[in-house]
Amino acid sequence: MSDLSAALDVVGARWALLIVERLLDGPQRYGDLQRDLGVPTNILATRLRELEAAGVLRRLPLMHNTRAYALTDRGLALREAIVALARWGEQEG
Amino acid sequence: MSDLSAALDVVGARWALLIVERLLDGPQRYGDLQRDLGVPTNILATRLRELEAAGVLRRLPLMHNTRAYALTDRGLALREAIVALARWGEQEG
DNA sequence: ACGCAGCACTTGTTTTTTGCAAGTGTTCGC
DNA sequence: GCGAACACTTGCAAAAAACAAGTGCTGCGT
Repeated sequence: MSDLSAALDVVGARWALLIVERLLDGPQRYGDLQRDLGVPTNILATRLRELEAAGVLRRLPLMHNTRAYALTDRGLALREAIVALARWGEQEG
Repeated sequence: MSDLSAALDVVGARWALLIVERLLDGPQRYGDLQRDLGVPTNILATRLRELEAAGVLRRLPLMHNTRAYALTDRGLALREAIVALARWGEQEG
């Protein structure tokens, strides 16, 4: 299995990179991600679980029953790949 | 819709980036892609059609009933993003 | 102290995508 | 003119994603 397919096994699922991109701006709460991205709530819950298990992000307990999702170092390391893809997408095709 | 999601609309489907990565080494025939990547043949046919429609690659007629798939300039421009993702995947998680 | 609103999800159900297996048409070398 | 290779297509099952509705907390206002 190539390095690329190893990466795609972690962040290749639908919405995964968009979630990580959103977290590059700093920790976000569940409801913020949901509203900003328009991702279905069950998919969001699944992705956050997978990305946490993969060590890309972690839950931060906030006050009372709220928490935030923040990128780990491994998650932050995706910045270059995300920027490169976004720049590619920005060129009209 | 963000630049990133525009990019993912084109190359976010399963196998798409792996196909493009393989073509970064030069034009390849259908059967080569199939054998090298292990991608199901109907998915390969679908992706090649989509990527051609998106201007990422083009069909080159070869001799008799064979043809090759080659990246366009737009397809080649994905190299940086693919390299960045592959480097990320290569770091152990 | 009771109802209501917000947060972070879960639980069905339907639709879409993917994967597997087998088959089709064309061309070429023998 | 026959078998094999190439480039696909077709039909069907399994998996993933999307849609809709509901659940369990907490905290605030009255």
